[in-house]
Amino acid sequence: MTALAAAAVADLDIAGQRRAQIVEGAVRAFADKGYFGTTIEDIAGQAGVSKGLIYVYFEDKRDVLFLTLRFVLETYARELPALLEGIEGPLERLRTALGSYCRLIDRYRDVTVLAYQATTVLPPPQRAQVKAAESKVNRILQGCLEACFYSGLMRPANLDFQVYQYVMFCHTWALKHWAFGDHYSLDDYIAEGTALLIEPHLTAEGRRHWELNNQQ
Amino acid sequence: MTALAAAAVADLDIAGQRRAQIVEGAVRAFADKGYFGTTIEDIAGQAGVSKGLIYVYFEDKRDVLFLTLRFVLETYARELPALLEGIEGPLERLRTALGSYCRLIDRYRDVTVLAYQATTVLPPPQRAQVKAAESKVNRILQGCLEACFYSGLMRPANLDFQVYQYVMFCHTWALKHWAFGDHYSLDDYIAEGTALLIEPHLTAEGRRHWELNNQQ
Amino acid sequence: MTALAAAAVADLDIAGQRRAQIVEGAVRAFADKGYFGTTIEDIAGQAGVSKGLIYVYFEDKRDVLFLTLRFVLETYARELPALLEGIEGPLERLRTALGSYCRLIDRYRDVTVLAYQATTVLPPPQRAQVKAAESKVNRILQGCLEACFYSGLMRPANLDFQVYQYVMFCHTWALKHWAFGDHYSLDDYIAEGTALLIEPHLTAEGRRHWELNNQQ
Amino acid sequence: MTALAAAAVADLDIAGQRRAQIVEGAVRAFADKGYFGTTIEDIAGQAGVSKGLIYVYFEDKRDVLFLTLRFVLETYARELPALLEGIEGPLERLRTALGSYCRLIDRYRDVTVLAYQATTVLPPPQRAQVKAAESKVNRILQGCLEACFYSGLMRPANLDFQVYQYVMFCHTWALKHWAFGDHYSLDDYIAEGTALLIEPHLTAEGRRHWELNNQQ
DNA sequence: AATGAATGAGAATTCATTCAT
DNA sequence: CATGAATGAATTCTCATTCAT
Repeated sequence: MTALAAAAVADLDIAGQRRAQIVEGAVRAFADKGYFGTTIEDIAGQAGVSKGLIYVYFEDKRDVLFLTLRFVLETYARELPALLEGIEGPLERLRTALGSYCRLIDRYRDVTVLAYQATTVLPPPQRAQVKAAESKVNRILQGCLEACFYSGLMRPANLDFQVYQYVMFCHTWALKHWAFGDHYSLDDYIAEGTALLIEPHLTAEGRRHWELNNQQ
Repeated sequence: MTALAAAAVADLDIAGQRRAQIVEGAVRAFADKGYFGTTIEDIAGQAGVSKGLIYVYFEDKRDVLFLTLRFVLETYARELPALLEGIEGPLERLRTALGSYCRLIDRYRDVTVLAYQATTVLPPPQRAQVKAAESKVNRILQGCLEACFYSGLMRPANLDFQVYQYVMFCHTWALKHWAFGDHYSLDDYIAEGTALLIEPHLTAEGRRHWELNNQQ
Repeated sequence: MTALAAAAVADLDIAGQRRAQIVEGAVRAFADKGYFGTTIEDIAGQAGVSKGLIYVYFEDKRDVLFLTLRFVLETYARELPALLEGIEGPLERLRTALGSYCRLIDRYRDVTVLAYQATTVLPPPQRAQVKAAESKVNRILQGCLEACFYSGLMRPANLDFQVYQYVMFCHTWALKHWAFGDHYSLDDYIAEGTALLIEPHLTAEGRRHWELNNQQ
Repeated sequence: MTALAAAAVADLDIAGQRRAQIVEGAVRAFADKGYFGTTIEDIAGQAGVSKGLIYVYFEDKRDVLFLTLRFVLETYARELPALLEGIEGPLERLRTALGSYCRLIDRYRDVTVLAYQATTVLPPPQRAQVKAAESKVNRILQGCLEACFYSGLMRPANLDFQVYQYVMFCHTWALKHWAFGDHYSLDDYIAEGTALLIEPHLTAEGRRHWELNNQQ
């Protein structure tokens, strides 16, 4: 590798680091005051950089939003599979997926709400990308559910709809936190959701498996 | 009625009419561009009045938002019971409630999304009122579901959670319209939701009733 | 007098009454919040009439200001001579004039300040009228002082300047009320002013008269 | 001095310079149209900066007023002692103080009027500061007058009142410039004021000193 | 690369004034 | 005469964005 190439890589790295640093600041700032209540200065302050620097690494404020949303959605898409790794059994995978997604959302609760609040300001191509990133996460759950159907552990139903039930259940932890947060812990929330969203759909076979696993 | 009293009533009427007219304009304007993208001038334009008049009938822009949200939530709370009137049988009432709520939301789809986007800008007391108005709607569904539990037609479960499943299912028609709107008609959406959210929870008794009604 | 003429007079009278009523309201409103802080609605409220009526009897807001200032200055110009009536002796007349002017100003303290605050918004011809009205009041004091000079009771000095000393002393009761109001009663203020502004200028003859009068 | 400290000083300097530049613009703008007739844009124009910059260095329009008034009052409080420096003899100091204050006021005639017009819009703490700054100037005159009393050159009288006579005499040059400006030069004004406000209060001793100095 | 001073377009809000009733 | 609903010009203030250093 030539010195120039090394420098280029280093530059990219530095650029990447800076971008990450700013996105982290944006996550905090947006979480605090929402997209419209946050100023570029707020983001700069939270990121520990100057206002001007943001415009070196981002097009404009919407671009910061876009990359913030993408960052969180990519985190979901990256970590959810990681958390499923090594888990065997379709039912066990589905229940883990549901719980893990809730836990991930809890980590970025405010940004998840942000996606509902501010996606509209994104230009169509970027809005499409956010939707695609969200769909990618959904497809992980979809895979788990499909496996349950396929293996005869759950009664087949409209896959899309049921997946969305699961997705919205997880999002609801963020969206309606004011309604649940005070009365239920995250663990309770997940437990109740599991009971409501998975159990009723088990086949006889599925129920046997379920009870076996719950005994452990 | 004295002339004075008549004038007072007329005044109230004019004020009420104007307020309604402006809220209607706001519904259109907010639907178009969201709360933050809408200017007072947009609202005035959509309502067919001047900028200044809005400040005669509303405190400020947030107040317009507040009354717009309240108007829609009150419409839900008023019409949902009306649509349930005369319907007998807990299951039939529950299914009607679910479908009717979806249809109502379809009518004010964008304002329903607005509630998720902009409620944060409301001052706490008004935010509380919006939540209360939303809860009031939820309680209608809750009553229907409770009756199904009580009459032994559905297997009892955590009432709060199951109600929220229903509520979020209806809201999802607005929130994720981009994902469903193209592939499903509203009727399909409701039918699929009914199949997914009610049927799996029926008792044997409930299933009999269900099939009887579906044959009609 | 024909019926028509009677009606015209009555009209004028009604008009005059209305104008007076509104000016009274304006005095209160301006005193409360100053010219720029007062809205036409405030004036209407204080006067107990509708906003629209003000524009029947006045050109615009500045015109209300103009007539308010003129009203107060005319009150001064009318009442000061009345209060001097029957008072004999140049010194006694001068001291009475000084004290009475202070008392009059105390009655319309805030409007007196208003003259200093807002005269600038008047169009030149009306500003000139206000100045003229003020000068008319000053000339009353001037006459008293001149008589003291002429009769040899006070040592002659620059008449204009000394009159302005007297005028400003009276105005200062309004302008610097925050500095004096708490420490001196109006009576004290007048007594101290008399001691400072008249006594040192007395001739030997004047002093004799002064002491005679003070003994009474 | 470290580079950082140097930068900090430079920053302060730039900020200080800008603030001064804007206050200078405000002095001109307010002098032209008064506080209420002046828009932020006017001030920006007079200062040669953009509208937005004013809000970087000042809270709001009232804050510009406050700092403008404070600037002028501080100028008075700074320059008046400087002009008295080296002047010996209580009487000579008093007469110099009176004349110098008039001359200073002449320099900022319109801002002096501004203080009478617009102080009311300041929030109480800032209004108090303006009063305090004014009192500080008054105390300089007070010291001079007190020395004259103490040294037996002037007949003692109510100190507060006599000081206020002097202060108001100086302010009157600004407040009633329409009445004096055309007929008297500033020098005449001062000379007449001296004759009226100091001479009559001299003791025999004082009069001897006075004549000695006037012969020079 | 990084800063932060400077800009100015844009928005909310106020209120004098008009005018139909 | 009297009202008060309606208007819109004018103003303050914010903040995304630029750019010289």
